[in-house]
Amino acid sequence: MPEKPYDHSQIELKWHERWQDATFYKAEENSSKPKFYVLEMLPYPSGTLHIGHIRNYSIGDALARYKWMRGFNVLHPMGWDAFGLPAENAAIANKRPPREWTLQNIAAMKKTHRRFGFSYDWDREVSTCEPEYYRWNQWFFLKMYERGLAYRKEALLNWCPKCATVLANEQVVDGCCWRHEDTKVEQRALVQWFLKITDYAEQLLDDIAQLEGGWPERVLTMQRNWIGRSEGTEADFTLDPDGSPIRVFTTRVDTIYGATCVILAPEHPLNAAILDDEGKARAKAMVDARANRDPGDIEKEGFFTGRYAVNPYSGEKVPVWIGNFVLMGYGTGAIMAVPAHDERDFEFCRKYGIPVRPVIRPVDGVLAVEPGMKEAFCEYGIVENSGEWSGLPSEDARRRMSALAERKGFGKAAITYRIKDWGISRQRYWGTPIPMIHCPACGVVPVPERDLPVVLPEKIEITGAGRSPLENVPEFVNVTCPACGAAARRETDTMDTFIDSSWYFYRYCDARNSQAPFDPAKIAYWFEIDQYIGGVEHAILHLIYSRFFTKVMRDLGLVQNSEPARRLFTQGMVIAEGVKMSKSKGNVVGADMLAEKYGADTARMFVLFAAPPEKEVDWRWEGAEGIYRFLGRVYRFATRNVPQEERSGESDRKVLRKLHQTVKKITEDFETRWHFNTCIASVMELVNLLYAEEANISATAMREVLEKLALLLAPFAPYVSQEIWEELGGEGVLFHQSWPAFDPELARDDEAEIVVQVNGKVRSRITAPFGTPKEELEPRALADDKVKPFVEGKQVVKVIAVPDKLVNIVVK
RNA sequence: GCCCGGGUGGCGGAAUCGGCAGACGCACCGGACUUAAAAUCCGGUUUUCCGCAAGGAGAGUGCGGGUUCAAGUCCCGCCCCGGGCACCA
Repeated sequence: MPEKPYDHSQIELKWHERWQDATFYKAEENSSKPKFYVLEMLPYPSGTLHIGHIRNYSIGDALARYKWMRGFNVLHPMGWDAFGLPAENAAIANKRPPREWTLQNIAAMKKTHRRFGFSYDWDREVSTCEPEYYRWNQWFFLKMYERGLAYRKEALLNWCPKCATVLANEQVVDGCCWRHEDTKVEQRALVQWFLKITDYAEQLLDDIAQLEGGWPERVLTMQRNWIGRSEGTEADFTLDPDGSPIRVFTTRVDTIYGATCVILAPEHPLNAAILDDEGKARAKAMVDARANRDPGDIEKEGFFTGRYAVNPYSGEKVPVWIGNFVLMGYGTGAIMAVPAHDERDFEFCRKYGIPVRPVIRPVDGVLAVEPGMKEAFCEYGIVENSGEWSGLPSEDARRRMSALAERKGFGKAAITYRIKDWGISRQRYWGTPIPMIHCPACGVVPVPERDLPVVLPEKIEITGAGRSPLENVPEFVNVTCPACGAAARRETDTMDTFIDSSWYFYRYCDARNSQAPFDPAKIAYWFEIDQYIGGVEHAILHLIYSRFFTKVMRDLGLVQNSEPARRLFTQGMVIAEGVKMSKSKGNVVGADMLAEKYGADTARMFVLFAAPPEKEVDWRWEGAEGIYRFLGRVYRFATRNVPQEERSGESDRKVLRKLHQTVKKITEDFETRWHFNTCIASVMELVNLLYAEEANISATAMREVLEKLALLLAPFAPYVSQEIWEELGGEGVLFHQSWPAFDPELARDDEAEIVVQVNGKVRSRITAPFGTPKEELEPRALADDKVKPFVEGKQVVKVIAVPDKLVNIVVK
């Protein structure tokens, strides 16, 4: 049969149309098969899919198809992270409602999705900007409020002038806004809503142990650092002469006899009482200077308050300073400075001539001598010059001194976390309204559950200036108090959009439920997510919030799992010809453009071929051409060889061996490390061999090879492999076939090739049956013609033989 | 500064457990087919030296040491690149 040319657009269009309304990607509700939940992070509907998305989805899709072929009941959903600022900014720029803009973008992106043939169960599609979805954000918020996990407080908050809203700590990168890397965040005092993620800090940290092995170590480390657990002691110094306490937090209470001053943060509440007007002005200047500090270090500065405080252990009186490097937001906002044993304190005290007093000596050394110390000694050691504690190792002193503080009532052992509560109020329109009402009589009153959802008004003018645009919508703002019926005002802030993405993967399990966020029974079946796939940039934002939500939901009795995802895979970035893709550089490789030029199969396969999925990949158009050529080679070969006239079959053994080796390799990779680049390379090797041996393959062998070839390519290039399947006379949807099995006997080479080295250099190769013992290999190697010249006239010192691998002859 | 990754041909990358470095692809060169080109198919391509050639010898995985019969892979010390954290008491 003559070969057919590879017309990718015709093939892809044909199957695209046939699959349009097909239902075979649907997850089954009541299945006897084992379940597999594979999930890619949901995209923001910016309007276009780019090559980075395609990479993410190609990895997930390959896995989903493989799992289907392995007989799993696969859940593979997709949705839209549809709330957020870009829609609002677009609305201001184009005078179009955010909703309209968003829906249009979703439609466009979904079209591209379908063009690529990703295997999503679109019946479960979730769009977070729909009231059917965000009402459950509100519902969760109310549940958290009931449990005291949602609360309101005034705090200094990160304000991005470009976003015109506050940001959570997680959304501040190097002092700048996560979306505007050139825009420094300002500190503003505002009253806003917080979620008490700190209540779960310990669990978030402890449960990382469950994720070991399934999540990248890098992500876990970042989370550990972000949570920042620190074990230490809180102790009260007392202000002289009135005795009011200054509480400090330290991890090194064993060094407290070396404390030579107490330093307060410039915004410490006590400052109001102890500073004169000049001091207050200086403190304020420090706070302001820090607000627009450069990322990086600023010079340590401070001044003496004129007051003294008493060390609760030694009874010593030390000066009280204000220092710009002491953070109000961490610990107690006050520290004891022990310059001899802390680098920062050392730097500060040297600068201002405050005494340095060593009290810890190295375990196998002597106490440092002052004056003359060049740097702080920060390690554990033996406590010296510290009254009754002298002679104790640091670890013991820490424990016993904490216990004393507790007993005497001037302090306690304490654990401090770096993570702070999650500020979720946003002074913007396009987000979930916070379901709260402010009543002049009753105070803050939650919207009753029966009144949910609090729907975002549609007709609204958005200017982007100042307060939430919702404030200008009287019919939204003006309500009656659910408690007393008096006139009241609705909360006009909306929720951080990270709330939306904190639980969307639960909604996929029961996406159309109008009575509850989901049916817990369905969650019990599908969870945990077996494989989550996304970018590493979410390592501490989305991924820590999601873990928090899951734990809260578990405590609400809604889910049984403590963690959302058993395994996480973070794929590498896609860059274009050596440079990072960005809109401003105009080098963004769009998905439609790709599909246009080479077809979806080629685009998907190239992005998997170019590098292992966890690594950065460099998109080069010439490289994509290589894959296009390869798919053409496969297609033409298949079409011209089926049905096939009888041929000798003398190469059957060779070809089938390669085939089974390839099946083995790819199967193992899917189960372990996902190096699809080498999987694809191995199929290329197989095809190269097929070309070389084409005339000598029997009809039966050819059929087996072609069928399995189509199956092997199905996860990576679903269109063309389906077309080949049909050409072969195959029935039904390709990825509903079983994944090909390999025969280990067939996959094995007949004989082992054994490398013969002399002094570690390869001199010859011999073949021997597998399992030939070294006793037989050695003489054969020594007798080899190519080896002899290197051995003759020399003394054979020793011979190392590794069966099935090599013989190394050491001569002198 | 601290903690992770990483450094292999002209390029992307392979070598999964210490055992043949450079699979596979790109680019390039040559050949076949063609009036010609494209497409396609076949072959070559780390490098130095010896040789007309077939072939042979040596070097080589960022740099310097080490362990080992054997090191891209393990150990020690550096250099460079990428990422994360960075006054967290």
